[in-house]
Amino acid sequence: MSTTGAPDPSRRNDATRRAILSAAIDQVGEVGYAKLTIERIAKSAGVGKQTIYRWWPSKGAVFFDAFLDLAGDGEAAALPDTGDLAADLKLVLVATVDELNDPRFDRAMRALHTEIVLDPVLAADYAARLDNPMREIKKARLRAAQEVGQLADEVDLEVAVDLIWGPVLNRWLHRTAPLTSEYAEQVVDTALAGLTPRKS
Amino acid sequence: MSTTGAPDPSRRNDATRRAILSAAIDQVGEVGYAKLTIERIAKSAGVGKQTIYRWWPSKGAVFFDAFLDLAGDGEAAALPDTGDLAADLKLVLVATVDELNDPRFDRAMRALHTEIVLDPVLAADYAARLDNPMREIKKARLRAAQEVGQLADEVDLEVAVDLIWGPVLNRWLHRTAPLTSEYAEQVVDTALAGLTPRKS
Amino acid sequence: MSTTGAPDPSRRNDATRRAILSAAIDQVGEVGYAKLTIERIAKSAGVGKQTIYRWWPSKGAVFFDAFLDLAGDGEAAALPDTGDLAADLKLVLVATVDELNDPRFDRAMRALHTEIVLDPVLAADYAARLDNPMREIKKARLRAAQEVGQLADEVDLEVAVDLIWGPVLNRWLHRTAPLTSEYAEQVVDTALAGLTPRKS
Amino acid sequence: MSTTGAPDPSRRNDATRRAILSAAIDQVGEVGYAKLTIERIAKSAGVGKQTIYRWWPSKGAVFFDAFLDLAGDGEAAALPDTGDLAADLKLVLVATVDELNDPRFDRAMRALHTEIVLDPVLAADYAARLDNPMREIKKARLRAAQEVGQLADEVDLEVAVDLIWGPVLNRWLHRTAPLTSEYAEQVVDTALAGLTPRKS
DNA sequence: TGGTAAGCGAGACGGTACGTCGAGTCTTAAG
DNA sequence: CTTAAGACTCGACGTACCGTCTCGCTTACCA
Repeated sequence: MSTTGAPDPSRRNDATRRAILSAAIDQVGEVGYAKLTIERIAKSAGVGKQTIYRWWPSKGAVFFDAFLDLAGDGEAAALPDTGDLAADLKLVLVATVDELNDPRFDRAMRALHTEIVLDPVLAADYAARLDNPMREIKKARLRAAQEVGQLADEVDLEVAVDLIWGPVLNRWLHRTAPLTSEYAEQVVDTALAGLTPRKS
Repeated sequence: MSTTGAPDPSRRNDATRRAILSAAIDQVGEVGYAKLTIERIAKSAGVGKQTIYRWWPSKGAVFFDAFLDLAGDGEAAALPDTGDLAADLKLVLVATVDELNDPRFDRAMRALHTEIVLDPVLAADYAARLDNPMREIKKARLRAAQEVGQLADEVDLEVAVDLIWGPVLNRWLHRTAPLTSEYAEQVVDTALAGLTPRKS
Repeated sequence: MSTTGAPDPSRRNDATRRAILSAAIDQVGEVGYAKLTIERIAKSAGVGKQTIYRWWPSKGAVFFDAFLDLAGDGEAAALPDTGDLAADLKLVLVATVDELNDPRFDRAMRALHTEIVLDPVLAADYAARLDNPMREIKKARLRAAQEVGQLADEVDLEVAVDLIWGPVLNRWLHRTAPLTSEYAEQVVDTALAGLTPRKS
Repeated sequence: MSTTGAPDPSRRNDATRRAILSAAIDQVGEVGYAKLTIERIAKSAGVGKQTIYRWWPSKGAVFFDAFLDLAGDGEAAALPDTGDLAADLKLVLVATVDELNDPRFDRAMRALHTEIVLDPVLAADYAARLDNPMREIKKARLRAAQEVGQLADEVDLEVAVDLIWGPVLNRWLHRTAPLTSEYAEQVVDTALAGLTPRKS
């Protein structure tokens, strides 16, 4: 018989769990991630602090779960494939730009990145649960392009993904300049064509 | 004549200022940014808390100044130009990779990004004082390449910079995969050549 | 039903409460009332500051409670009555003098007076809980004397008490001159006999 | 040549000194003694903090001087002597009661007592500069009474003064009960007649 | 079907850091 | 050389949250 105090997940009250996660998202929207506290989440969820500490180790973990819960729904299983690679990529990238420009999403997403940048454990978790699946979907589309000769055979798909999505993510994160659809399309065109001149 | 109560910089003790900034850097190295506190900086610098609050509004601002002070020194004025664009870019990017892989620099740099991602004011300051000057240097090298026909005329230099440096920065930030020299070189090659096949 | 945020006394930890009160008394004895701080009491009691602020509004209030707790125990129920009023009063007053000359008690008592002199609320509380009960005891002894003809019928007992105890308290408070047993006895004799000459 | 830093009083600017003292009195009236600070006095007097510290060791000392400056003026040189001791004493004591009941004077006087009760040095200074001179005046009147047979020869004048003025001061300090003229007169009568019955 | 061992809301507790105020010392510039 | 001004170190203020710890209470499971 163990007395480790590890809680029994089977007895967990799911309504409470959801109340906590959605309170976390709400409060980030209201006061920002820096002023998000466990006590605030608890009060806003109508929950005792201990209930949060029983199931999560830190505010970062709570928010992280909350974010994944939110983002996990309605994920596309595949990128569009109309046969026109450039058009398909632009479509997806412009949608991403719109999402990042939505203030509510912007705040939550920046909060997430803050945690991920500093905490390798969360970063790994994030990679496993959200980023890698998305990468696979992206790579699948690129692989399909490769098979029909729209993408050079020698291109490493990891690098290709980074080349296309990296610049957009970066400009958003660092606010180097306004993040527009035009920029997204320019990135796609430039990445596909390359920087060096093509003969005629 | 203003009555804002803003302190008079001319009376500022510069030795104290430097002690604070270097204490901030030291302490981030020792305990990490999350555990960095104003009190810790003050104690480590042998300084009253009030002296910090008199000149900076937050720990983020202190650390930010400290970082800029550090990074501002010994900045290269120009990228190497041997005539071989690919080689020059690889050289620079590999150096960047090495820097980012240095644990001391890694910690400070991540801390900086955390602040910048959440605070647009700091982001603008960072852009003005460090990022933009660096971008100009990068663009100068690319423009030179354009003039000798090593870079396509229609390429937007902003996009080109993002395409080359963005992926490296991203992989470092998100720890998508280990950040290696090989990756840096692969990024340069791929960005220059483009993703679509070139005829023979 | 109130929402004042006032804490619920039933949940109060009594061991903690006692630790705070006795730490307050200890520390006044060690460093004096002027250097008594909430932080010092908290540290000496092994208690968080917030726990003190939760239950008391100021250091004065803490100390006041501590003093009453101390003084409230072991109070005599009545003054001695041997039939000789002068002797009885001298006995009591000399005991008071000794008490006031005890450095530990002196410090605490002066601290108490400091608070009482400036704060009418504390003064009222002090009167209700300590001073008035003591006055009643004193008046009871004087009333008994009146009944056996040792005290003039027309004497107001309030004034009588003030006349006997007032001078001693005053000399102690203001350090007009050293507070001795002889003085106490002289006060009793003079108050009983009056200042004007008696015939024969 | 000495470098003890002891300031030379002869170079003292008297206008500055007066500005400080009257600022101290003003500010006690405005915010009370507890919230009186050196900085507040300095600002209100248009004076640097150092100027105050150069001449006084503490806020208590400043206020004390300020008070003495105020009270020192217009002191009576002698108590009235109409030949009727009781009447003369009542007149003086009733005047004292009125003074103590004046709110402005009450505040300053309580502040003064707070300092005196805790600080023996100030107490001695107060005794030397205000209390003793007043006692001598009181004793002079009583001595005169003794010489005309209105006061018993064996009465110690120190005790007599304490017996008459002590009760009034005490009731004021501790707010035992409202301080009225009637009380003052009752004290005089009782002290003169004594507590024990007089034959016939 | 009643006992008992969770989970839970609530919130007191020992702590750490916050950002502010004032103490008392020291430096600078003006007169 | 004194002064007004104010930066400096230091320490306490009173507050906000941290993460841990009871408290009763509801709510399953199991005997």
